[in-house]
Amino acid sequence: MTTLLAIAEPQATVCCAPLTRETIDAEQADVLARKLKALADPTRLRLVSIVAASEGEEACVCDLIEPVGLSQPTVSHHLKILMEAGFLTRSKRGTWAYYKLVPGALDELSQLLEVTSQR
Amino acid sequence: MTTLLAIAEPQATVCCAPLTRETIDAEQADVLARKLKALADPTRLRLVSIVAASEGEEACVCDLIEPVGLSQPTVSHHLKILMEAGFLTRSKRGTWAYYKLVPGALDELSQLLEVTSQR
DNA sequence: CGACTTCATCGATGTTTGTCAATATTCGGG
DNA sequence: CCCGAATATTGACAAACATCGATGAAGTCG
Repeated sequence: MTTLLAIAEPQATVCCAPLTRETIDAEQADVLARKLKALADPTRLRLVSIVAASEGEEACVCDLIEPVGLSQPTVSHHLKILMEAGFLTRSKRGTWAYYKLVPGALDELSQLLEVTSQR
Repeated sequence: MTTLLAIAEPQATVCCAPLTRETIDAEQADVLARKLKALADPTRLRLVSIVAASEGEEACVCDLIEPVGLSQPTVSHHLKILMEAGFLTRSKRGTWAYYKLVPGALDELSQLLEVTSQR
């Protein structure tokens, strides 16, 4: 449950509209921003997209390097960021590292954006 | 209609899985990343949130400075970024500048994330 | 064991970004 | 017409970031 509560604080009469008070506080904004920032990169979006389109929503690093056209260290770096943000998980099988979509992670973020807008 | 088409390209046999081909191309990833990047900042999220919670989904700059606790130029800067990304519009009335939510802009982004995940 | 493969980490580098103070701009009122 | 108020723009600067080459770590196979 990630309810976005409205904070009621008695406030002085400012210039124009008596605005309905703030929706998300600084801490919630921080958490959301961190997740969004992890996705807000073309390369990482493509990585997520490729993984999502792979069978089992899973792919190994070797399959990801060539499509995005960047160096292997750079790809690993992006995958780590996506993992830390909770969008991917890693499982090592033999020499290969398989990255898998966390079920519902993207959808959860998607819903948060809706809620943020529709109150 | 922002359909995310699957690009079929004949490819050599790579190491592991015969992955279903790439979902979004570099250009689409760029566009999406630009929008996400505009939202991927705690201050900007709060600004959007406050505007969304205001009556008429509209607020003037003077109402936004104090809640986020940053300087006026910084707030204006963030608002400009949100405008250029298509999340807000600006209408000047007298000395005041009113920023208003673009209807459906957040929801559109929200849906894009869903589609990206669910194919 | 030793060579090879796959991936992660490290160090360096150029670019982008968030922030502010100072200044410019635009508008309303006396 | 000039002054003050509300915003936008500019310039500067430190922090964060994307990228790469080199190296390290872990596993495989001969």
